Amino acid sequence: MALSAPATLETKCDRCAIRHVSICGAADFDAQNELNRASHTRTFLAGETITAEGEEPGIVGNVVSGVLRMSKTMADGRQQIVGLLFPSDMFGRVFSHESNFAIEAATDVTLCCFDKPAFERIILKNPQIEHEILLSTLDELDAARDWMMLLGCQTVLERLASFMIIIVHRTFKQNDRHCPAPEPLFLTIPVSRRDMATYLGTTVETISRKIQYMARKKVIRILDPKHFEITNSGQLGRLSGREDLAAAVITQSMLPASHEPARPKLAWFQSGRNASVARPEDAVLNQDGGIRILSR
Amino acid sequence: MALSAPATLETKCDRCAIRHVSICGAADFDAQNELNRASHTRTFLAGETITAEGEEPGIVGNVVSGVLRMSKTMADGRQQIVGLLFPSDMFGRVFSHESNFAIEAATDVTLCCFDKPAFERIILKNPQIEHEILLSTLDELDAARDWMMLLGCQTVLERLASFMIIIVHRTFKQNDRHCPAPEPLFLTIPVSRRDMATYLGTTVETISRKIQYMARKKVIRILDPKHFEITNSGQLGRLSGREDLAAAVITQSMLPASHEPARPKLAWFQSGRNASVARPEDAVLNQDGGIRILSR
DNA sequence: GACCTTCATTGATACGGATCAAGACTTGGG
DNA sequence: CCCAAGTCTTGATCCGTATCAATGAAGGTC
Repeated sequence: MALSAPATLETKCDRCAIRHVSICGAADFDAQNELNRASHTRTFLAGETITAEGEEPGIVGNVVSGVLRMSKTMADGRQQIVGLLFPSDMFGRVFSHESNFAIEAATDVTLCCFDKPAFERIILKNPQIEHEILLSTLDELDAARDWMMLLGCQTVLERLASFMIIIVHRTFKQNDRHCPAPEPLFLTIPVSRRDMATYLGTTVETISRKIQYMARKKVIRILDPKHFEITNSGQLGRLSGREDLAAAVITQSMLPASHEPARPKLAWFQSGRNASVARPEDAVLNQDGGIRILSR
Repeated sequence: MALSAPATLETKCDRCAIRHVSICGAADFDAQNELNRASHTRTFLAGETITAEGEEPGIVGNVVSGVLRMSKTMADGRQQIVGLLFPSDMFGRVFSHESNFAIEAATDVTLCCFDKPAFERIILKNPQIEHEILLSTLDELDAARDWMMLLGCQTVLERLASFMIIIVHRTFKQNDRHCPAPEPLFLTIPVSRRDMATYLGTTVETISRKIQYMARKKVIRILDPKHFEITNSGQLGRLSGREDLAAAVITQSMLPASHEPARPKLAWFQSGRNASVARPEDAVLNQDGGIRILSR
C-alpha cells in the first residue's frame, strides 16, 4: 500500500499551517504519507455542528484555523463547554462509539479531518503515533482537572482572569519558540460572551459585569467587545488567584526567544500538547483615527 | 532477562483481588510476568501522602483496596479533589516529571505499585499495554469532562445525588458481571464529609444540610454518617438532574446478571476503565438489635 | 432605509450557598 | 474514666451570582 503514495500528495501536509505543532509532526515518513492520504480539509461556519452529542463521530482531526467548542447539554437546557479547541489541537474521540459531547464551530473553522476508523487503524499500526496520542491525552486530562479546580473553587472574576491569561498564552506562544509579545499587550477573545459564560460556568450578564469591573480597575482597556489591551498584567495575574502560574505565562510570552527554555508548568488549560498558532499581528493597533483592531 | 522469572512469583498477581478488572488483565503472558516482577504491594494509612503536588512521582499503580484522592491546593488553601480512586483504578502520572496534584490516602489503602520509570519502559516495549493505558486515559478524560459539567452547572443537591449514584454504581457493578443488588439498596460512603465537600466543590456544612434534606424527603435513610439506605431510588435519580444516566446505573446495578449487557453510557465519573470491586456484603444489614452496617 | 435578530451592557431583585458560630457526638490517649 | 481533638449537625447572617427586565449597538434581510 505504502508504495502507491504519489509524490504530489506530500505537498498537502507540507503546506499545512500546523504541521510543526500537531501530532503529525511526530510521525515518521511512512506514517506521514499514510496520514496525508487519509486526511482532507473541511471548513465549517460558526455555529455548525461537527459531531452531535451521543452520535458516532465520523471524523477526527486537527483544528487548522478558528475555534471549536466541546459542549454538553442537560435535558433542561443547561449547558457546559468542556473545552475550546484552538489551532493545532486535536478534536474527536478515537476508540469510542459515541462522543460524550457535541463538537461545534465557535467561529468559522478550517479542520484537517481523518476518517475515524482509518485514523484508528493508522494509530494501531504505528505505536509511535499512538504514544504521541497518549501523551497528548494525558496533557488534556491534566488540563481538564485544572479546569475542575477553576470551576469548583474559584470566583467568576478569578475564572475570567485565568481565561484571559490562557488566551494570551495561546496567542503568543508558538510551540517551543517564544515570540516577543508586543508591548503593550493585546488580547483577542475569539468567542462570544455566551461561549465564555458557558465555558466558565456562569452567565453572560456576570461575564459582562466582571469585564467592565476589570476595565474600571484599569487592569484592561476595552477596545471593542472582542479586543482588549492588558494595561496591568501583574494585577491580572493577581486577580486570577494563581499568580505563580500566571506570572510564568505572561513572563514567558513577553520574553524574547531564549535558548531552549523549560516548558512552563502549564497543564492548565493547555488543551493540546502544544500551544497555539494564532498570529500576534492580528492583535495590533491600527492608527487611522481611533484605536481599532484588525479582526480576521 | 525474561528467562530468570521464577515461577513462584506468578502467584503474586494470581492472588490479586483486582487482576480481572485492572490494566494487568489485558497484558499477555510475558508482559504479565514483567509487570509481576516490577510490582510490589504497599499500604498507607488514611491521610498519608503517596505523591505530593508538583513532586516527581516515584510510583504508579493500581488501588487494590481503599480509596485514594487526587487533590489540588491553591496558595490560599482552597482545595479541590479532582478524582477519587477506587479499587482497580490506576493512580499516578506516567510520562511526566511532576504530578499536577497530590495523591493521598482517603482511607487506609492497599496499593499495587510499580516503579514509574520501570513501568514506562514496560509500556514502551508493549504497545498492547500502551493501548490499554490510552483507552483508560480517554475514559478518564470523558469522566473529568462530565465532572466539569457537574461543577459548572449543577446545584449542590444535584451533585450530591449524582455522587451517591456513582458510589452505588462502583459498589455493585463488578466489571462486566452484574451482581443482583440487595433490596433494599444500601449505600456506603467511604470518605469523610470534608472529602465529599472538596470533591463536590462545596462545604461540609452544605453537604450535611443536603443529606439531612434528602432524609427528610425520604429519599434516603441515614443509618450512621457513612451508611445509608436508599428508600426512593427513582427520586434520587430525579434529584441528580440526569435521570437518564441515573436510571441506567441504578437499574443496571439492580438487575440480576444478564447475558452480555451493553456497557451503559457512563463515562460519567467512571474514573478507571472498569467499575469497582467493593463487595456488596459490606453493605448488608446485621440483625442483632437495630440496623447496623458492618464497616470495614 | 426599515425591520428583525442577535449580542453586549446595565439595573433591580431574589436566592443558593458560604461563612461564622455553637453544640452534639465519636474516637483515641493519658 | 475523662479530656482533647476531630467529625457531623444545626442555626443565623451575609455575599456572590443568577434571574428578570430593559436598553442600546451591530449585522443581516427584504
